[in-house]
Amino acid sequence: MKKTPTVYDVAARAGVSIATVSFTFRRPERVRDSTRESVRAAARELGYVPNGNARGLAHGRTGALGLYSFDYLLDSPAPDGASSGSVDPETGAMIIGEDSNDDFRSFPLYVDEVQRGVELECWRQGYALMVGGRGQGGSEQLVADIAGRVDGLAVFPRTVPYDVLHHIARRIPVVEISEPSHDDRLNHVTVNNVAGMQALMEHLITAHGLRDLLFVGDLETSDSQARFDAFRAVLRAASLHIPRQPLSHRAGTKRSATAIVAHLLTRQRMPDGLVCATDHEALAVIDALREQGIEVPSQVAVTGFDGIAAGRLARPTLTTVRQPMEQVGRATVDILLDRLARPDEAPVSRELPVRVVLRESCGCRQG
Amino acid sequence: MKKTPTVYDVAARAGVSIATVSFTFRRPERVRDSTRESVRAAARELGYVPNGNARGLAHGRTGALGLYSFDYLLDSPAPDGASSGSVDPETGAMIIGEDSNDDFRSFPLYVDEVQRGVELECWRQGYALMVGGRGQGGSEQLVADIAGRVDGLAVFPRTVPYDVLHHIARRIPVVEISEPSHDDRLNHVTVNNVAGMQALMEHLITAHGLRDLLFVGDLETSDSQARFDAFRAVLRAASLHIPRQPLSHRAGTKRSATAIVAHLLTRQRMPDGLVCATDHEALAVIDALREQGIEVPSQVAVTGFDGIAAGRLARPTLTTVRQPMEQVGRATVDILLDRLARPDEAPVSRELPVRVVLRESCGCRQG
DNA sequence: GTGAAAGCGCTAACAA
DNA sequence: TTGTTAGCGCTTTCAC
Repeated sequence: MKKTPTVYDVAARAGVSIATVSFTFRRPERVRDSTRESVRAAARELGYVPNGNARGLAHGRTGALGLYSFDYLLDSPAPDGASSGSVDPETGAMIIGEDSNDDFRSFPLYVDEVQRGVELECWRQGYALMVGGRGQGGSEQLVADIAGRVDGLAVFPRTVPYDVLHHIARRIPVVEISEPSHDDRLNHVTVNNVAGMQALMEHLITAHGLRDLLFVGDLETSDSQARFDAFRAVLRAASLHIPRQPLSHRAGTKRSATAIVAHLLTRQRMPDGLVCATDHEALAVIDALREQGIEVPSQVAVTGFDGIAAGRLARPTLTTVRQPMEQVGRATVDILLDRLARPDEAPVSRELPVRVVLRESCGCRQG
Repeated sequence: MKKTPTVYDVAARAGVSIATVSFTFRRPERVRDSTRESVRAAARELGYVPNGNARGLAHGRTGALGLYSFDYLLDSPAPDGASSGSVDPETGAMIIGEDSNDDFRSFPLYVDEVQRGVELECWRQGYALMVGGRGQGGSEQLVADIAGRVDGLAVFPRTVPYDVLHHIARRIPVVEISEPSHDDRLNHVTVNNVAGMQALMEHLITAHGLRDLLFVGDLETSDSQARFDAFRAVLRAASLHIPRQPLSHRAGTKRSATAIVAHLLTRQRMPDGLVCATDHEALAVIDALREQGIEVPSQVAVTGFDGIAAGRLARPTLTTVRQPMEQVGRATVDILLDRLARPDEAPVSRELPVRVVLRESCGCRQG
């Protein structure tokens, strides 16, 4: 590859000025047919592709939004190929008799579905999306990199330090997903955790008659915190016993789920139900319970929150509160574009509704 | 938002030159401690975020790769919220007794899982990823836009016209995913369709004794074509009847699946098995069969190809050939970065292995 | 260790 | 309709 052709090259070749070349691409109708054709021909022959950086620089806008994400994988399963199976000697294709659902535990997760919504809405609006994330050891540098090349930025909670975020927010609109407003310069999109938890709890208490309920989850995110608060509020209203602390479930790892179950076994009796802060945690708990021979839901009910795909595949299927993840993503883009259209408006917060999805793990029959 | 601060502002505020500001960010070690601090302070106070476009322009590289995708949704289900369910009057949360697996039919699909691989590998390597795609009516313009702002581009097959692709390939390395090399200037990542189909067919013929096999699928992609060719080759080798044409299944839509089943009903008897070009098509066919009261696999076996998530959720679970989608994505990035490292090397093609996944729809017991 | 200055490739007035 | 001419904000020699 030799030096990439520029407007100058095209202009020279077509025998026009660079402005005409630029016009030919941006405002074709304002150029005479003949010149337009010769410019296009020159561009074609030269293999000219307008440099987006230069355009963005000159024009002031990039036509792209940014999303900073996070690789939430924790106890992630081995990737393709590491699993067992016999290799067909003839073809080299692997034949396996069964496969686990493990991959589903890691994809798609909450972030993936939200991201999908962001993408779809970006494309619909003619924007490109620049996504970045912390890989293993990935530099935090990347956020700033992205922030510098987009018109607006969305971030998942706890992926970027607040000082950095506020810094960026002075330059472009920023939406913090799934984190309520804390009186800052950021925009927010959240879901109604309280209503979801209330409805779920009401179902557990009313329909299944559960009384001794425990909450499982770390309280590291405000979603989890909000859910725990709502959990306690419902118990209080129902005059039931209110656990002071959640059973801490560090990031939904297998190890911590095992510890929780071990702890439960020290109690007089199993609780009636375990209300988990997230599906991810719920699934890990169910696994750990099964390992101890405790059956869900007959011996103890378990519920999740979020509505990730894995919950539908699990056995028993997981009762949960589903967030409208795609809509969360779309709303995020909406807000960003809106802020872009009229800057120096105050930041906004949008809250989306959730819905309870009853499946097997709460004691309902078929999911 | 007032004018965004630039190097000049920071330089002025810190009482240094712009070169020093730049150095402070790129080569902190080459700047005296005191100046470094004052520059950083100025940057902080001003809310300075380096403009990525300007950087890319001056520096020549963007540190981002591009992925052009496609919204493959066809008979897509209504998005969240349109489904039935009763609203809890108290909380506004929806309570529903059951939920379908429809969402899974549209996400994650093949492209989504490959994209995930691309993302993960990009991040691991410290690159950002710019994704674009044709939304409904989305401009094809977007490809060029993206191509102009990244160091390398990956595209899914049939998303971008070849003249455009070759044009772009003169400027930056391009990987065409899932399309074998056709003697062009593009790089390619494919999977071993032939071996996969052979192994699958051998299973159907040997283990289940199926003889009268039909192929379902349009032949619009080279993946499908390769699978059909391999399908025929196996039948030939086994001296079985070879259908000349596939049962054309336009893009796996419900309508065309229905038409296929209607066609099958005109035959003397059901075939033993339907080998489908993709999972997506297989699932639609199974649905259509069920609607006519034909049971899979007892009355007719059905197999897919790809290994998308929905195949595991379907009833019966879908026997298929799984592509290592994440690996396809990672390999794509690998190639791109490699081409970047040494340009003017010849384009490469990489083929990845597949594996057969036996589940219920072929007649095997538990999936 | 720091500054001056020349671009990087394109857009958008403003002229012609 | 087309050309001239400033920048857009940053990187990077090359002097000092």
